[in-house]
Amino acid sequence: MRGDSRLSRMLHVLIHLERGGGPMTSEMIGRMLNTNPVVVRRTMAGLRERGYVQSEKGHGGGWTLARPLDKITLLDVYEALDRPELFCLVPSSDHAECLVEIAVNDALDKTRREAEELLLSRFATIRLSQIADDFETKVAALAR
Amino acid sequence: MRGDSRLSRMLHVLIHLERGGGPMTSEMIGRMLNTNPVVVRRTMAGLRERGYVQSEKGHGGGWTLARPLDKITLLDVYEALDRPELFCLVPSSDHAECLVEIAVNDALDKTRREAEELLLSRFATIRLSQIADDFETKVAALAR
DNA sequence: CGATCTCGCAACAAGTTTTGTTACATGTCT
DNA sequence: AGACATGTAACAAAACTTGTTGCGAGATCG
Repeated sequence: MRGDSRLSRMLHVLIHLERGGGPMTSEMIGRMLNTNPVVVRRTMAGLRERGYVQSEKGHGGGWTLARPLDKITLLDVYEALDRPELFCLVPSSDHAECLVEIAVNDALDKTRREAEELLLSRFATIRLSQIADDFETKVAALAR
Repeated sequence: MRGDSRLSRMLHVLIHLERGGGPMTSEMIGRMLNTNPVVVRRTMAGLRERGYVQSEKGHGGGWTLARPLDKITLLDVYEALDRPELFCLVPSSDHAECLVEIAVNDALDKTRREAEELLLSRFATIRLSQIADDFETKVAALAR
């Protein structure tokens, strides 16, 4: 499996949490994501620590939203996952003292930082409620 | 080893090729990159196919630039490496039929495409000769 | 012409990272 | 008490990239 789909998966879960009637157990979520409950708990731990979801033990327990989707941005979720790497292309560090290598990495880093700034600033403006609304629109279009 | 440093490494090599007097063997390049000759040949094969470098066998053989650095852009090298993945964050495909998942992936894809366009358009404007010039500037600064 | 050098390529080994799994402890509800 | 459900640590498995070995072919030198 190449690439990190945790961000996408967590958004998926959060929107389902809002729509579903009650708490979802890790096992239900695991089935939804084609994975297993422990992986779900592991991944969602960061969201719990930051107060976006909460988890309850025992009968009727499971995961619930701890704040409405319009109070959570894509950036929030990204950070709750501990800011995973955005880019696959990384600088080489074969001969850190080589000035050619330094010049190359400076050039690459400059464009990387630009792209990172663009991505994160976009993330900050996107609320999960907007994505949920997009979903509603799709459903309405299908119903017609 | 996480991440792909081939782009950085190939830029490094190309600039050294221009500066070095004659051809560089895969073994010399391998020592420079802290890797071995086969990996060098494997990685540089794409550059040869596109005519940015050429390789000669036998005594005095090795790799040489096939065109000047101001005729090669960062995008050219990126494409010669078969356009490796730029982003680590990928869409999930757990339940391709789930409209929530589709809405999530659409949202992520939109920002991803923006960032990709930014990166590749920057790549297209950066000539390797510019990076080599940056290097010269660094050297001059040190010499003072 | 033979020796040496060098690349080309395929097949395999090793290493790394992520994900999946098992096991057990803790807390909660009926 | 018993059934649920999460929390966490330790371990196993899978996937992917890089590294390595081996052999073949072409080029140069003496």
